Amino acid sequence: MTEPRTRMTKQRAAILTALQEGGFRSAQDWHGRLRRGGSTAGLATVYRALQALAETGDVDTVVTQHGETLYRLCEAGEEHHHHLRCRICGAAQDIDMPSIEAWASRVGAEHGYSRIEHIVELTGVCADCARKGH
Amino acid sequence: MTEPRTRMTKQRAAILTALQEGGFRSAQDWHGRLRRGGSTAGLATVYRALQALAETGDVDTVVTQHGETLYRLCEAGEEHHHHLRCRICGAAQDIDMPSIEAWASRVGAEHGYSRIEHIVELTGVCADCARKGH
DNA sequence: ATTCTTGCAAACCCTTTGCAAGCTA
DNA sequence: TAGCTTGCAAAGGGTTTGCAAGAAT
Repeated sequence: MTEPRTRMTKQRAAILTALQEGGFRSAQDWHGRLRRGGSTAGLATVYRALQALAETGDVDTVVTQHGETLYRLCEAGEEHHHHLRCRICGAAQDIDMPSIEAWASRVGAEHGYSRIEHIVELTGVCADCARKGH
Repeated sequence: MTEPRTRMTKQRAAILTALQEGGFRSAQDWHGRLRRGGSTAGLATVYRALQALAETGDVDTVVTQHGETLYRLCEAGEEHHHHLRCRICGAAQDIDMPSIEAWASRVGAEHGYSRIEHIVELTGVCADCARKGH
């Protein structure tokens, strides 16, 4: 009854392998690497695979300022997270925000809203830039 | 010598006025409001204006999870609040977030960042729109 | 009069989808 | 075999750009 509903194909295997390389990359970027690596996987297939992986939480995603989505294999089953970015040098780092997701849907629900999505952005001046007098 | 190089046109004035309404909205959203409000400004013009304003720092921008860019007039340091907005009808309401401000600066400090700023926006589908089947 | 700005439509870019052929289980 | 998957190409959705007509200075 509880049969798996995803079949392991050459393409998916190749994508999973490529992802191990780590790092946030766009679907087109991953696709390019696959092709260069000999895989014949099509772009649509890569998009579909990354999408599926994102839905199951196996890959993390972020959206660039150009609207491009970047994917990265999710280490240690962590979820969607946010960034703290330096307004001077642009350096960014991941930050923990375990409760935001829950908070967001709770606040939404309290107001009768469903399908809540959130945007959380933290910026500041990093230690280095502050030291340099900014 | 240092003549300004932007001319104040009806369209730009209308856009600036609309922006005063506050809140993060997409270019298409702002454009829709302008049109409904009687302005004849074209979509491209709205995009160009928002882009210019973002470059001069007069408007803030964030990118949604769908890759849509949202723009908001940059109010000079007044006590800001957060929004919960319906993605269907645009209805929006302010929400309370007593702990976020503190959380933001604490997280920033933990990473050695100073002058922390944050943007938190929530979107969802309001009860009315959900009822209408969206 | 000059030069910037507008509006429209076409172009772009990333992403998604329809569909027939190919594979996995 | 049954039905998920694939690849291609076309369609989508947001944003940008070329260009001639229209304003602002």
